[in-house]
Amino acid sequence: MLKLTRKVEYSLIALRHMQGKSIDSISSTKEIATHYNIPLEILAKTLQHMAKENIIEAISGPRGGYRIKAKLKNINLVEFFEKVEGPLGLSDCFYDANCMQIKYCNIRTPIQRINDNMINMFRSMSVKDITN
Amino acid sequence: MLKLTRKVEYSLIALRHMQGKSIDSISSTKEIATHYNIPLEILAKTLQHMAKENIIEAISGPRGGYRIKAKLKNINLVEFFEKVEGPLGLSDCFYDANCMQIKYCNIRTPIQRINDNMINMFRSMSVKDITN
DNA sequence: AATATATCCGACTAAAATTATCGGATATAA
DNA sequence: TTATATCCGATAATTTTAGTCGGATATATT
Repeated sequence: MLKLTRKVEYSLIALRHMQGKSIDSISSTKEIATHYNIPLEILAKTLQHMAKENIIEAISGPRGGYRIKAKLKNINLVEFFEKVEGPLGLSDCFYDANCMQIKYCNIRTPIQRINDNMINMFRSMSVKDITN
Repeated sequence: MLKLTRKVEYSLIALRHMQGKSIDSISSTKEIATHYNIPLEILAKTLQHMAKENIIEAISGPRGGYRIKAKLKNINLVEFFEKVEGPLGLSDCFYDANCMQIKYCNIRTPIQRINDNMINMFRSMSVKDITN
């Protein structure tokens, strides 16, 4: 429990890789996949997803690939995680009320407090803090 | 991602339930399961596990059940999560080096920083903070 | 002593989430 | 025209989490 998914990890690895090169330089999926030992197809999806979210932009055709589009400094980790993985929360009940226990649950409020702490911590860091 | 497991949630629900009663009072698995709409057998395992970890103690026989044994104030959330669920960490590589990427990984250190923040936050809260 | 009710515990099954693969389309530089 | 790249839906495999089953032991009550 309390783990990042590979999708998030691969996204961060790719961003950091691109961040380390000159601003206009293009990185292909294959280049990143082989460099970091990541399954090509998975990384491809991950990068496509980030492109849709306007974090990076795609250049197609041969010698194509991706480069960073957004200001990573302006994307905090909550925004980033939610763009890549969807809603965030220690328990589903914080974004989806469909829980059998909810009516009798005696720990919702206390867990909400921990949840808030966690969210605040992630909100206080930008993607650039990670990729720099 | 970043979710608590049911096992942790059920444990906290049970502890809070017991905490709300007088100190010597005994709660049976069935009592808690029906009250909070939790599958009996799962809760049974969860409680047995906590008993093994000396968080609660078991009284067997009819009119048996469990009651709190440890000082919940002295158990922080990292200890608690690890007793109930095992090792904690945003990525496996923080407690298990068996990762194909680790040799080339470019995000281990930055993620370690987030991880440390998270651990510190959990360490600063006791189980009693939740169950009170 | 018999009975009913509780914990105890290993083996197993099911469901859900995550991770990975496949097939074929479109775009474009050389 | 060709080779190399992104694009994208469908599906398969794997891992993790959740839940079930069967039968054992312990003990208060009658």
